Formats: sequence, C-alpha cells, structure tokens
Amino acid sequence: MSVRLRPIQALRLWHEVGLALVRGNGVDLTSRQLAVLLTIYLEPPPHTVRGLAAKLGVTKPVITRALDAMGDMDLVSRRRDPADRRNVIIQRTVRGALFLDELGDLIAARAAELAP
Amino acid sequence: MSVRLRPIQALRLWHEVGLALVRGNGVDLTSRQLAVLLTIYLEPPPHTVRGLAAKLGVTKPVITRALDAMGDMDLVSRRRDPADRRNVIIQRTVRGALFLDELGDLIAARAAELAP
DNA sequence: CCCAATCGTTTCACCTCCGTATCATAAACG
DNA sequence: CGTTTATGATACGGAGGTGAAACGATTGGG
Repeated sequence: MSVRLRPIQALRLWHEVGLALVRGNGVDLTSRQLAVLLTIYLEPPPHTVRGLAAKLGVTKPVITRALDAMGDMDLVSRRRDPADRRNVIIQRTVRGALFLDELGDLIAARAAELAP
Repeated sequence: MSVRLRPIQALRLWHEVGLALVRGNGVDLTSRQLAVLLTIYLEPPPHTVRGLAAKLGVTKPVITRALDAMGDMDLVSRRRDPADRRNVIIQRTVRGALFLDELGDLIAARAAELAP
C-alpha cells in the first residue's frame, strides 16, 4: 500500500533510475532504442518495422538500425514472416526479457522507497 | 491511495512516458542530458561541471556539451563563480523549471492510471 | 501475366555524441 | 613572484544516429 506518486517524487524516480542507467555498466541504449524494446515486450505481437516506426513517430531506418544494435546485444531477434515474406517479425530473447525484468524491479524498488 | 507499483506496471510507466518524450515535438534530450538536468533541479546547489561529471560517472566534456545544448534551449544557464572564478555555477531557468514541472505531472498522471 | 504497391534494407550526406589530450585561465602555496 | 594545482573549455578522431532517397524482394490486383 502506498500513497499516489506525486510529481516531485515522479521526477526523483526518473532521476534515480536515469542515473542508474547512465552509470550502468553493461547495456546502454538510446531513448529511442529503449522505447522500441519496451514496445516489443509490452505490446501484443506481432511487431513489424513499419508498425514500430509508426508507433514511435520515426522513420523506418531508425527502427532497422535500432534492431541491428539490439540484435547485436542479443536483446531482440528477427525472422521473416513465412506468410508474407516481405514482413519481418521481431521476437523477444531470453536476454532481453531478463534485462527488462531487472529494469522493472529497479524502477519498482525506487518507487517504493520514494512513496512508501 | 494506490497499491505499490509492481515491476510490470513500472515498465509500462517507463514505456508510456518514453513514448511521449520520443514522439514529443518540442525538446529532445539525450538520456545523459536529462540526467544532468534532473540533477541540477533536484539536488541542492551549487552545481559545477566537475561535480556533475563525477555524479554521472562521465568525463567533463560530456557535461560541458550537455550544458551547451541545454543552454541553447534555455533550460539552464551558466555564470562564473565570483568567489572562485575558475568555477562555473549552473543555474536554473524559468523554461527549464516549466519543462520539468510538466514532465513530473506527466509521469505522475501515468502512474496514477497504472496503479489506481 | 505483368505492373504497381508494399515492406525492410541500404546508401548518402550531415550532424551529434563520446573520450583523450590539450589549452587558457585562475587560485594556492612555497 | 614563480611554480604547481585545479577548473572548465576546446580540438581531434572515431563511432553512431538521423532523415531523405533509392534499392531489392515480395505480393497482389487488373
């Protein structure tokens, strides 16, 4: 049980988590890359390059390159859609799920500290 | 009154706010720039380039350039410390305070929706 | 069939960011 | 004073991101 998060506490939450991500050792993602990753893991599949581009309001190459970068980090994977081979289906990976699990725990823990 | 924010809700919160920032028309900040801005506005002054660099675990040029960029957007301002003219004191601006007010409201509003 | 439409990728020129190294200025100290 | 130390800014090369445009691959409608 906790009181509603107030704006000042919300900023402190963003601040602390942002610091943890910036100082973070391993993965460092662009804000757009993180937005892509969260969309893939939180919204119902299937996910396509075009759909993600529209969702974020950016051009398709932005998505392609974000997927390249995160694919190299093994956070997502791609495969052709067998039904329509023009499409590319973006899939989750174990490492990506683990990364977001930890991020969710981090945010929730800081929120609990700020609004007990 | 709200239940404690759970990890999955925390991720949804980050996702929605991240989307709003990415799609947002106006100010476009790097995660490091936002971390600098939040530090300036949330932690007690005075703030110096060196102190901010240590706080974020980055080199001094990163801070100098972040301040350049955010100074152009009128989110922060700099002035020499009259006591020790080697130092630069980073100061808040009306526009920066307004931007962070709106961000705090945005986060708090989304959090209230997610964990009612 | 064939040709237009769709999808993801690639190319291009430009810009910004990063860290290292260096610089100019200013204070501290012998 | 002159030297050392400290601070912030700048130069530089490298890496990566961005949008616009063009490109292959694939589909589906006429």
